[in-house]
Amino acid sequence: MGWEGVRDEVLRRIRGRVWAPGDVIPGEEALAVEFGVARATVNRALRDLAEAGLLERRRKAGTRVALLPVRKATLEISIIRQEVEARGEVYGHRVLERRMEAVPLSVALRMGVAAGARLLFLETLHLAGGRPFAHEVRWLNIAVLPGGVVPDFAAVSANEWLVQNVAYATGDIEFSAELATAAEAAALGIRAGDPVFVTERATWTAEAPITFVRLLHGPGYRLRTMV
Amino acid sequence: MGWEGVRDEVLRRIRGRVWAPGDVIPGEEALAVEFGVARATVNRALRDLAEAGLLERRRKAGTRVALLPVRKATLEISIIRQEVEARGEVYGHRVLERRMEAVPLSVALRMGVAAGARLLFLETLHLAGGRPFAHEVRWLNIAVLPGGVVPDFAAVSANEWLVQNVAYATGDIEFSAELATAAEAAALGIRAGDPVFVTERATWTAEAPITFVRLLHGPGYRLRTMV
DNA sequence: CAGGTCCATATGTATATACATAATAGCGCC
DNA sequence: GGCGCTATTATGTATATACATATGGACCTG
Repeated sequence: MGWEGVRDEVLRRIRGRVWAPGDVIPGEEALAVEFGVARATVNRALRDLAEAGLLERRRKAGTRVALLPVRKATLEISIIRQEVEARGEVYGHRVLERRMEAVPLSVALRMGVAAGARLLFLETLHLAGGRPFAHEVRWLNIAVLPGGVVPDFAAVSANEWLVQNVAYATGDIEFSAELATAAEAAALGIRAGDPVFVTERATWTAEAPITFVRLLHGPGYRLRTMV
Repeated sequence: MGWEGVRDEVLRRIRGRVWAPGDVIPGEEALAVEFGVARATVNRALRDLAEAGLLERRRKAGTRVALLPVRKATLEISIIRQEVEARGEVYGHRVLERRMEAVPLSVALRMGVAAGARLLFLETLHLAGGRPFAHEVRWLNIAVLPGGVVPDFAAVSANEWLVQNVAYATGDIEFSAELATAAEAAALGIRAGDPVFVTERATWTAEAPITFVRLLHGPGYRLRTMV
């Protein structure tokens, strides 16, 4: 039995309530003897389950079955082109606006730049099969671009270009529901007042903010994942 | 240098473009020699980065820096009580409806039960500080409840009760934006036509469907995570 | 009894070694 | 050239061993 076998058996016992939530399960050494494997193998298996949130491990205290297992849903944040192509549609994008502009306060706070700082403002429409798929508004700190060159993002979307050219360290994402403004509705080909699924994302390198994006998906869009 | 040190150094080289996207990086053995650690330690570090999506590893082919690193955002799906209490507010909930009912077709398809199957229908309002926080509509397959006992969910929400009493194997989650219907708006204390953030979740044991939940959060709600 | 100290203990990490496995690159054959 | 087999090779896993580290609980002290 390999470490996956051990993991599956432990999982089976948790699911089968052989070890109920809150219970301390046998130590690694004991399980290693029982399963006839090395302790390192048991360790690998239990570590995996702990990362998944099903077990809680503490030195000396031992391993216990999580009382309230925190389900961890992993969203794969792919670039929009991949997302569109995964649906079997042809991707395209159009840059609607591209100019230097002072950031509004809300964005400045979110990015951690000085209020009124002048960043590159981009407004883009992502297309799937020629039809509007998502509306993007982005502020970009051109200081972090390698070589100081600012692409026009006509050929490759800012989204994809940044992923490939600027390695980032951290970021956060927020999802919310809003109503489309008239301008947004016009861009997306929907009606003003239709619900839009909003994704807001800010990213930083270790030293400086990179970009803040606000992405709007029209009615019918669903963000989906397995648990 | 421990495995975390190796991971950090490799990460530094990826971020610093010492190893650019697409590049094959040195093998484990070579890195082990360079860093003065055992191969197993390098393996642990690289495996960690591969799980994070920054490296792609294939036997024989070696390890390369991901061309399009798929950012994996991990959403922690906690029970609603925890979410409310994490905001420093007092949690409460009210069961609005509770009856056996034939599932609508959309739910039947989503859960994988026969169309028209009779399941327990629950409508619940989750409160934060006495104010509506989320509106929940749930269909529950009582056949999977241990002992065949059906709680009234007045003391403990179905959400929390199921987490603690029915271990599940798989599930999926979908997020979307919709407009509140008149009934939903009334329950949540918002206006009809306000945007609502919708979370739909279906869960299964290995053998049978457990539940399907549709959760509505009013304007202002944001689902947030770090990347 | 409150509080601090110390020890036993379970997990965490590191190591050398060995073998398993997948997949490529090259060889040989037709 | 094209096809299929094989040898090679990097990663994947397993093992015994050793030591590190956190920490719960016993014990001691005021």
